[in-house]
Amino acid sequence: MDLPGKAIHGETRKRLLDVAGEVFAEKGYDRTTIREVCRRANANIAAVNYHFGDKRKLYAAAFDYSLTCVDEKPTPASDTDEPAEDRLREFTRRFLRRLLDPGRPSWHSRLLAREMSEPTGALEAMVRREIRPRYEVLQGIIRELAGEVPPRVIAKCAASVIGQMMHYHFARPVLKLVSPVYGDLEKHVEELADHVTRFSLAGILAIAVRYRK
Amino acid sequence: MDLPGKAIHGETRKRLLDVAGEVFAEKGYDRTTIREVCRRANANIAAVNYHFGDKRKLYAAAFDYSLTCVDEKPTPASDTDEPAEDRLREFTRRFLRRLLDPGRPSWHSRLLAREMSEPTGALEAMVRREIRPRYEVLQGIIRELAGEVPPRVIAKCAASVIGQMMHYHFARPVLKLVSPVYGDLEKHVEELADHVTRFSLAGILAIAVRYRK
DNA sequence: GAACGATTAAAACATATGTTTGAACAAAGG
DNA sequence: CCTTTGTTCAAACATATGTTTTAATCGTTC
Repeated sequence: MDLPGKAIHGETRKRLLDVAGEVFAEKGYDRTTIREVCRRANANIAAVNYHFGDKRKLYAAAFDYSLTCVDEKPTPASDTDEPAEDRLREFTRRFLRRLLDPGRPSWHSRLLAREMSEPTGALEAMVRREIRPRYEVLQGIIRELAGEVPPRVIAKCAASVIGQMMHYHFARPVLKLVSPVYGDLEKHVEELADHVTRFSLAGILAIAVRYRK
Repeated sequence: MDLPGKAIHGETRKRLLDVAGEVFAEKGYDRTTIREVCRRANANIAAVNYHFGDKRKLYAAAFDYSLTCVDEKPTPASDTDEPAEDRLREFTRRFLRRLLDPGRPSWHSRLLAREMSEPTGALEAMVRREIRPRYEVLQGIIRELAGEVPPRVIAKCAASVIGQMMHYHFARPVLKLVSPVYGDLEKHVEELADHVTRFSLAGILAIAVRYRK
């Protein structure tokens, strides 16, 4: 059933997975119709129910699939050899690249971002497998920069770093309307990463001195 | 039907507006059903079409209504008497209060935030009437703090400030899962505002020195 | 209190969409 | 060739939901 001799007849299941992630990321769970997914995957409407059971299970599968797709080089930012500042820069660079770069496996992050604002239930698994690990890395970097401060303070700094970057994703349509300066974010990932890094570095240090002395 | 004696003749329109904004903010445009709005407003299903035409016009009306509801004391933060630092603190405090405080007129900000991630078309008017004005105020503050730097730099700093705060709204469910530290955000608005202010202040100054010298 | 316009109510209508069905079809093995 | 098993397809089904319709109701005016 699940592991048959082979996908004998066709590769419909895989095509569905690929397309589904893309569409779900683009339009959100509710606005995505099975019919559109199937059309874009050259599959029959019944294919979803045959291969996955129902729409929600398709979403779950696409989400899970998107998790396995990420080539997680274990985040070189965890090489504790380099100075924390460089690791922070590397962290933001990777984060923004994943978030803003268009193209194929990109819907993984967009799916993730969407789940944040409109949780469908896949959230918990996602937090466990995706978010918390990165969060730990970031916290490590911040802790090294800030020194001995309460965990709550570390957490707020982490939120400040992530928040700056997520904003470019969530508020993209607004940013474009509010000022022409924000056009073509994709082309300035490096510049944005640099800004976020410098901004945050100073922020973290400023917060730290309040709690250390 | 539900509340017989009450339901004064002619108040339905207002009740619909009140409830609609709340529900739209809570569930988003798609997930909101006319039937639920009407039920919660003690109105008949046909009331929406009678008073507003259709669902989209109801949304537009609720949105517009939410804009007029805001008691816009013209943001004391624009009293250019006070030092920029205090005005930044006042700005973030107000912003976060509006964003996180529960209770009635709060759905105004949540509606706004939702329109950011799932634009329905009301976005343009919103940007013009709501976002850009605040954005100008913030930019003024930042410009005063940073001195003579390119507009693009000001814009990125503004995005950093807003992003930090919006994050607490968008990622609330995730933050709760990722660390217990983030429970009960509503109760710590002042603390968060203080954090964002200090963090941003340092960030802005750090960015500024790169471009001034 | 009768008449009239504005409002509300209950039911019907139309459509979109997730889901199911049963037949057709392809590949593999006997 | 026939059967079996997994897959695809077109059509039907069920339900949710936005919209419309038609009659009843309320408030006002004469």
